[in-house]
Amino acid sequence: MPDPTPPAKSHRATGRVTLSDVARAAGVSASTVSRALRGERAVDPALIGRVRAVSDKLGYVPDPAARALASQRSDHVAILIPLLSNTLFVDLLDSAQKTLRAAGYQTLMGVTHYDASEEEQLLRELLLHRPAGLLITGLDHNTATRKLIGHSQVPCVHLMDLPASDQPEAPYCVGFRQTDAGAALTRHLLAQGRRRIAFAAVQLDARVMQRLYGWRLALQEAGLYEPTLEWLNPAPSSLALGGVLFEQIMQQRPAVDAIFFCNDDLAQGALLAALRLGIAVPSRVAIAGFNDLTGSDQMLPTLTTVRTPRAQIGEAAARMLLGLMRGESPDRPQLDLGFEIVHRESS
Amino acid sequence: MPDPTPPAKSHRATGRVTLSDVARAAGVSASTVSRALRGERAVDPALIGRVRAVSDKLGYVPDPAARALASQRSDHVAILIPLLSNTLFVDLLDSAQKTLRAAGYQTLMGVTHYDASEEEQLLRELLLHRPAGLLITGLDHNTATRKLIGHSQVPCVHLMDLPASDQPEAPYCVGFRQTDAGAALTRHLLAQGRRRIAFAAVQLDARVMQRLYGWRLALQEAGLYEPTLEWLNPAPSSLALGGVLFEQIMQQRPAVDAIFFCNDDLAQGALLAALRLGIAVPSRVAIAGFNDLTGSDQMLPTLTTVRTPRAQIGEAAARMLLGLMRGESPDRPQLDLGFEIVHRESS
DNA sequence: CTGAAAGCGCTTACAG
DNA sequence: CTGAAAGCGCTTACAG
Repeated sequence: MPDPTPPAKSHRATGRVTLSDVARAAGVSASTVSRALRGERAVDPALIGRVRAVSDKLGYVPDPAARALASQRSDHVAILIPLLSNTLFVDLLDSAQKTLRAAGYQTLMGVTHYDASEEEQLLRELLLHRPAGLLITGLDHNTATRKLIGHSQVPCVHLMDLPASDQPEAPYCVGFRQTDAGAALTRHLLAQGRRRIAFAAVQLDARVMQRLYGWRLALQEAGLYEPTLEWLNPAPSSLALGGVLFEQIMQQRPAVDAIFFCNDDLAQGALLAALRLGIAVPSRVAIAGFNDLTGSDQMLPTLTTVRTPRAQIGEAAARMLLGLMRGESPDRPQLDLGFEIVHRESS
Repeated sequence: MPDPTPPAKSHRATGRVTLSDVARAAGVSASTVSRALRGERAVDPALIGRVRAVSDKLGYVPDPAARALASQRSDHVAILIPLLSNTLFVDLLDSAQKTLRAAGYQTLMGVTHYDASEEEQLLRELLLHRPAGLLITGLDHNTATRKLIGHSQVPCVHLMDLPASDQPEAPYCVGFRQTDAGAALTRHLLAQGRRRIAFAAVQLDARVMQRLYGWRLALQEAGLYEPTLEWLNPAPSSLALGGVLFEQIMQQRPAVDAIFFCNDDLAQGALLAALRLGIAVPSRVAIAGFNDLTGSDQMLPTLTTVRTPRAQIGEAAARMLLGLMRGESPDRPQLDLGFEIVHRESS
């Protein structure tokens, strides 16, 4: 009995067009197709044209899992943010994700809830996928997290914050100086003639605390610093909490003539509470926020705040990461995108 | 010359603890470890205990890429939402993502920008990763998208919407009846004595249009339907646009005694515009929104709206999907999570 | 510049 | 219930 001819199958059992299919059709080896398609130099330009044409005709698309397994590197980029309920971070996610996708990367998102150990656990899980790169919010991480990042060898860019200028071996980051922004807004209020400026901080994460330091700095410069004007509350930020804090402050410190809220949602809540209570803003008390979130320009009165370039930060960080993943080193490892005081009716 | 003994390496070159490491240490085959760890039945209970212990001791974690390549199925779940700038969808994403992660799945997010062909393209890209499951917003997709979903064989649950009850072969979905919700809110306004109720619609996606139909239905029932009370605008939803629409409506149709905005952000903007213009709400005109977004309970006056169970939808859809991925079929393939009229001061 | 071969770390029929 | 072997679809030294 003659050997039965094995059935000629052009594709594998999965029905997928594979690298070998392209190689066969183009009359070259799989290795060459692999190199040609990835634009590796040291491939005959003529060949790379032919291979690409055949690949397109067959509708070949590389299998991400196979590529990841073989190269020990996936087409995922992991991004860690504290919360999804603060539009600030959603903006960051949105712009970073858009930039990364355009470059062919998939975004793997992790939400840390401002919890250092949850961040660590999340990072461990994400690192299992051997991401090609990592985007992480802030510079304040626990030791284990920092070690994980270091040992992983995965390129990493930090978002939103910049290290103190005297720090050696600073990590890659894109952001702005939170302390400076806090001080600048406080100076703006001083320039408007305010003298008893309260600071209302919630959540109390690292960046909020830096804004607080900025506020202290500016008031100390002016000889107007007073510790009892600090209102610290670890609860998460919200409009409702802003209203509550506003009422507390006005009741307990009636001499206050301005309040700097660490985030716009608090300030918006305060503005609404002021309307409800019939407290005139800014004549009786000025109100200012931070981040220039949606709606701040619609409030009554419109809200003075600090515009932070979060969409630009997300995009610039993604670009820096893309460069690092290509093995390039960025012109500026710490990229300062600045901020802008937005003077509106509430101050 | 004797054969040189090959260097005994306990781990592979990648430094990773692999399945074979566990197999060797446990004195069983790799296949058995694979089966034991995945809780496949038909494994000696004694063995599975031993294997699990060894695996834990070595700190073994399966490589997702290898698993995906071998099994043709990854531990990714893809989720497609229209926008990240509407907190509605962020809530959906947040709750779904949380539920999926707890079950060991990574979320791959895609943003379609309400664009059918962008949705299609995104789905194509995501499907390359052979996701274990798919979550997609709405029931309105183009033919190519529907085919992609069908051919992919990937379990899929639709979010937010439910099919018309008479539809055969309905897809899996978790949501509520948008039309009913639109009608219910309109009836609420009628019950408050309103007679000339305008409907302000923006974005004009499928779900907004259904709310519009609900509004029409309720007004037709009451014999009060009038086409000129429909305000349709394809622009994206925002507070600012809500203010603009409010002003337009009040100017051009001063007899209107209530406005139903298709989303809360519009209604919030209208409320702020009313304050600015000195138009009394609700005495002069009632205002209502949809979704009960952040801040609606803080406005002045507080906003009447429809509370939609988006966090529950995200979680329930993720749970249904998890079941489908296990091969189970859900009790209810179409899960109606309802809605709730929230009567506040603005009506 | 190109190819043959090994290998990435799993899963899964196929036997037993 | 368990194991040996093939295979998933790529990449990457290693030769030439």
